[in-house]
Amino acid sequence: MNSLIDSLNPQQRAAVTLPDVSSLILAGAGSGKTRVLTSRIAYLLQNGYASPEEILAVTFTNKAAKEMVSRLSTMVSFNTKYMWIGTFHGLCNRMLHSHHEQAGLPATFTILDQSDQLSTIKRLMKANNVSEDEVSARDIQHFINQRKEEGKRASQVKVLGYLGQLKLQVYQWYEDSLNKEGVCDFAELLLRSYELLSRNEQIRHYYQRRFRFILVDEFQDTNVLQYRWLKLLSGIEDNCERVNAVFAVGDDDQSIYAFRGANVGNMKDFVRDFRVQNPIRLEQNYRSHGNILDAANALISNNSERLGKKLWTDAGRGDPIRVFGAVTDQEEAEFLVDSIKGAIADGVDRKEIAILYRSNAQSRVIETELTRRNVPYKVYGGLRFYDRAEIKHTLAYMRLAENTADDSAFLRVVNFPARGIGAKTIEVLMDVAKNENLSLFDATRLLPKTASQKLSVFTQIIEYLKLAKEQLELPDFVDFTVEKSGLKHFYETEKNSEDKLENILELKSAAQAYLSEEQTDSNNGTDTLSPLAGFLSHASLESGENQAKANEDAVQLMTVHASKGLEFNLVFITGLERGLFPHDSAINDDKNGLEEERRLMYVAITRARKSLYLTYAQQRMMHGLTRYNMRSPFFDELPAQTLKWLTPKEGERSSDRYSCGGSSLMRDYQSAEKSRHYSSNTPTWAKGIVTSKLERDIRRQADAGNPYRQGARISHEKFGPGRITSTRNSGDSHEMTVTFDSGKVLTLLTRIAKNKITLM
DNA sequence: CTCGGTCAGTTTTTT
DNA sequence: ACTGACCGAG
Repeated sequence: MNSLIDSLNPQQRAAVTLPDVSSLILAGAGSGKTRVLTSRIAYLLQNGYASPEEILAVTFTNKAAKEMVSRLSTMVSFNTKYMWIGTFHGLCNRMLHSHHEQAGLPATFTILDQSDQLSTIKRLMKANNVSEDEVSARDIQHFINQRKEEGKRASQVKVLGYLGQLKLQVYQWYEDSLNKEGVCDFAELLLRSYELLSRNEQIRHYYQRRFRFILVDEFQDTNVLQYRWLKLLSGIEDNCERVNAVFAVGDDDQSIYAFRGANVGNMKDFVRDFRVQNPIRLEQNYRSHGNILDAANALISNNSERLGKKLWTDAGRGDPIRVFGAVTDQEEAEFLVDSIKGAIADGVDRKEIAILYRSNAQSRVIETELTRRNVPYKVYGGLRFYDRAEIKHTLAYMRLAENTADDSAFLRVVNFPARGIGAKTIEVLMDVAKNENLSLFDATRLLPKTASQKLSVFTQIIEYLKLAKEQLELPDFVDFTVEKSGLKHFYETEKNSEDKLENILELKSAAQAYLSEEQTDSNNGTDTLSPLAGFLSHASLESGENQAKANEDAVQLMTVHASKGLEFNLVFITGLERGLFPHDSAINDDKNGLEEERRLMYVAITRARKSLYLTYAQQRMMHGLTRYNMRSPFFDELPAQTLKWLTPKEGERSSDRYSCGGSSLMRDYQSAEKSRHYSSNTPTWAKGIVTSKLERDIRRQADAGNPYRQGARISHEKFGPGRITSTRNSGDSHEMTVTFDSGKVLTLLTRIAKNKITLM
């Protein structure tokens, strides 16, 4: 049994064997965080300090929760089924189902995802004649979610000014609408669960007595409401004779979700509120080599407001961090693939190679190049299974079978597949529903005959589904829904819909998989839910497996955000340009924005075990125009001795690039040279620019005197005659796309091309 | 009512 | 470049 503890380092061991008090574990990147969390639970169980039902462990992602359960089941023989291990949302959902009556919800309440939430807001704005020109629905969605994350209902919100009033008014309508429909959005799950606990003493005391040990993963990502929820469960505010021990694990340096409400300040508040004596620091890194850690430490030290932590390793210096500055994004992609091919030839596993970027839009050039040169790859974070339109349609039918008052689901599919129910009919229906305070479904009966008849085709379907759900096993019910709704027929006859058809048929397997998973480990509290309700929750809360093919032998592409928690032998951080990483919005933002970008960079660097490459391009196509960027200011925050510039660092002579031998460095140099060959014009005049629509318009006007206009016939000394098919301005450069008579299409920089072309 | 074209907006993302 | 929203013609 002590093997559990013996293999830990002193700090890890101190954390795992802490007595029954609240504690903060500052767990640096790669310091064995998950191991400490699971070992702690195992320790409590094996020594009889806790029984399984006294354990509550909260994570942010389903993936992390699953990981914890599976690791735990290899460590202890206790049944994990009696512990509550899950995401904040999952656990709140579980709690609300158990006490739906006290929480003011119907037993059949359904969950709105973000897009459902947005369309509900849009619908309410339209119904109440609030124009999106005044405030966008997105702004209001943001406003509402922020207020909920502060724990505030519409009646508790104070606002200033006309726009504030307007947003608040929509919040109120929205709140009423959710209540009427019996649905919860994501933030609502938390807020309602919080209110349930705070208002109902009996329920609160029950959970307080039960969960003697509360463990929180990624504590730096908690928002204000989540922290208050934890406080309620701990009993710290109830003057209980004994406060439950909260074991909070987090890393303030890896807080990268402030933009969605995460509050790093919770860590300091936690130390104060729970009177944490000595936070434990896990600073020994078991992942990366010295150069990588030095770079990470140096970078992050530029942030103020840190709790302070310095990673160290005994793994040795390792390779230097290699830097490649490309002229174009295309050249950057070519360099990546050159290097990757070399690494693979040296025996590196493809799945041990990661290409990271700041925003998804950057993946395309890289993907194209990987495809062109036959390197298998996998992109993370694309459209998830349950997010696909056809799946959401099918689920909407199922949601209606469960809860006919779910107006979002109703509107999604009332006329899909098309059954002649248009905007006019819906408008009338919504009016009636509003006046009579009925759900859209119930209001269909009250419409004039013709409209009512059209709608009854739809409501009949739902009535059938309601009967069927009682009589069929879940997978068969899915089949029935797909058939009865007309979706199957629709996708069968619609051309180019083979994939969609396959997906909706796949939903049956998803239901089957869900059921069998439930039988083996019922950890999501689905014991209190019907299979259908459980499956619908599952579909809303676990947006679908992106991980399914994680072990495939392919190069891994993902955003830096998506890479958190992962590690690879070879990592490329790409697009390191001012404006991109750090991103424009953060630069223009206050200091906090830049600090979050820096933490993001810190996360990116610490993903690498053995080798790290940093790349950037001076020139990049984005949103249809070419941008010219300076390299990222982060380069200047990394210690020079950890870096190896494969291309000359501007403003400095790079003579050392020939000096250091080694086969792998030579190859870097060769591929750097090779990639460089593709393009030779370095636009030194280019400056980082910000393009807004207004600026674009102004430039377009200023451009009126330019002879190289769209439609003009020109002749190029090399490519012959052609016509300008489009022109673009970006910054102080002007470019044109020319379709030559030969069929060749080229985009030329006017500044350079004008010496080579003549107007015809 | 439906389809097909035009036009604005575009960080990151989990639940 | 790509997507979702909107508008006018059939």
